[in-house]
Amino acid sequence: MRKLPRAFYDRDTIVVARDLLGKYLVHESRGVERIGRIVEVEAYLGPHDLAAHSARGLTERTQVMFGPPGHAYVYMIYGMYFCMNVVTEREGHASAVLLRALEPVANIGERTQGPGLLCRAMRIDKRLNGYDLTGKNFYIAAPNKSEPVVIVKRPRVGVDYAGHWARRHLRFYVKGNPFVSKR
DNA sequence: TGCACGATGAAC
DNA sequence: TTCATCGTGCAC
Repeated sequence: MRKLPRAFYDRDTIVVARDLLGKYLVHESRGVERIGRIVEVEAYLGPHDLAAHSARGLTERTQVMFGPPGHAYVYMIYGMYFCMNVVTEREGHASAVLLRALEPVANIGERTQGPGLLCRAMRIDKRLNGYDLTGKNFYIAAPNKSEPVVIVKRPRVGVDYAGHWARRHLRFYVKGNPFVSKR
């Protein structure tokens, strides 16, 4: 596998989102290396995107989104789940890609369809917020062999409050993959 | 200092 | 459609 370099993340957020499909998310914790193939993502385009957390400006929670690309933005949602994003584009742009579903590859014993379940199965929690994904133990890599994927575009999930931004097709998933979340 | 609510998931 | 469960953001 080839670990993705910072330059991968320092590009247009929609391009990064689509390009993340088929890549491998890797997390080693307590001596266990868990690997999942990314099959569903959503793009959040920055402070002007009313569905993005960064739309409310720089806060303690969202500071990682405003930071340099290639870092993990992990936050708690509904008091019981975590969601993981990868920060994209230049520092200050405050855009990110939410990882919504994985296809299990190695050492995953729980369901991974949906952002909350994905984090639970991969043992991702808030301790990893701000983690540099170009480092060790927690990163994204391109597999040695990857099948070309057909990408489906849909509106994002759970952002109906965001006006016209809610209608944009910024959710991307691998067509026909059984691990894509049901919505 | 208080409180409404959410980029969810599961049960009913 | 309802509920579990709590950190965040903003009102007061």
